[in-house]
Amino acid sequence: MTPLRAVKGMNDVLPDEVGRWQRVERVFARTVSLHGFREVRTPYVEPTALFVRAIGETTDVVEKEMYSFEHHDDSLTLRPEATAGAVRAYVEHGVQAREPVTRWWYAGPMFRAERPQRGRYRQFYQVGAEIFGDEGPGCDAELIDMLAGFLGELAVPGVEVLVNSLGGAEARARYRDALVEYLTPRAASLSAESQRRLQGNPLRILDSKDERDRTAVREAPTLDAFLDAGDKEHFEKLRSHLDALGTPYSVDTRLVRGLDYYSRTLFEIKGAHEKLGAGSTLVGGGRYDSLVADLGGPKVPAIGFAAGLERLLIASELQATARATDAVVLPIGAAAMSSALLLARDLRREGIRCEADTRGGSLKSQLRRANALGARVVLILGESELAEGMVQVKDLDAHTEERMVRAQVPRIVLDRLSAASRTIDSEPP
RNA sequence: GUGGCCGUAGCUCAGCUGGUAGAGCACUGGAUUGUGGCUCCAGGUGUCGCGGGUUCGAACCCCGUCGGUCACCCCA
Repeated sequence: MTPLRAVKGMNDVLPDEVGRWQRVERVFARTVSLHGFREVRTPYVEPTALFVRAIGETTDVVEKEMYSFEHHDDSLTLRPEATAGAVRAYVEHGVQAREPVTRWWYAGPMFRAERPQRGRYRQFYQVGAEIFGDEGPGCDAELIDMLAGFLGELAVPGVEVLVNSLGGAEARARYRDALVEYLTPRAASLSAESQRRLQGNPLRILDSKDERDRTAVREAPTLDAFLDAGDKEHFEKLRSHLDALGTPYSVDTRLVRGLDYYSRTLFEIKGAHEKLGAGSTLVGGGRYDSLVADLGGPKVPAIGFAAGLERLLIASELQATARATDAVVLPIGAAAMSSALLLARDLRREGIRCEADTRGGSLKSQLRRANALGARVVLILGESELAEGMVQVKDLDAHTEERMVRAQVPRIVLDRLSAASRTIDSEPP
């Protein structure tokens, strides 16, 4: 019988690694809550039509990367990103009627049927946030600065912030026409893929890595010339806010991104290429001022971003070092087992992470195991201790040992541990 | 979807020009009666990814297949 395996591109995260995941998630949750964001949880499955309408029919995500399936008469899709669902929920619950500005954050798995490679999986995890009802550019700058700070806290080296402005819908349409007009006579010199894009999604030719496309695009008209006065002012203000905040960034006029809903502000944050390989984009985001209305809601401007957890974990130099346990109770001899279980329970009631060595065996082997577990304190319960109502308390770090009255043990152990700041609550953020 | 590389114990890998397999780590027990981390001793497992071919004989050569990985495309 062939053993069952995890689905390609969908990975287990074993407990040894989960510590780092939790650490990144905690830092993120703290960061966004300091900025007034509240968590929202939306379904992993949405109507297929939501993504087609929000992300765009001609995008790669919609054309070939969605996990879609039919169920009775519904076409459903595992979410490839979370903004569409958040906007759907925002509209569905009429949130704009209750509050002028809404700040939401989320974390969870996304699904895209791509060929897996480093930092890119079919089930992957994102943290992200959305602001509804603020047309910026102050909050645009706030978000970018917040993310720069977040990556700093995660000890991510080589951070690079790229910004661009796509303009509003009209400016984008004008530019699109001009670009098609410029490229059509040169179509023969484009890559096959870009020749196809010329019809459906010409803007994406701009950030192609193909040499032929880069050459063809070099002298092409640039987007900034097509921005209207409002777009320009928005972008200028964003830049001056970022300058005032001292957040380093660079303008990349070829930055386009693959989702159709963006308008005006667009940004991307990259980490060190040596670590991340081809998938060096850590965060992608931008403004989507017409998406809420496009999905049947009111005219509410919005901006958001998403960051890839796996990539943050590759890039971050933070280590997880929390101990699994504070104390271990060692029963010596079968007669001591139930007393050990009881003592362990009493310790837990003080908030001490504690386990009893339920496998038994010699004192030596139990001590070895306790040491391997990273326990600070070991409580020995043998024949003589049981007879006298005492416990032998051994501090593995301090190499000290002392016999004490059983009833006092939980308190004393707690004091010892908090003096060494080793309890659950003292873990790093 | 396309291409490169790889596939030997739980993990990291060794195995010379073909003679059916090893190390380190990890794990478990022990080094005189109840005391860890260091050291020493002992212990186990492999359908050598799978299937076929060549050969007296294949982990090693050939073909196929599956899996992994990296890159392209695109993205987080």
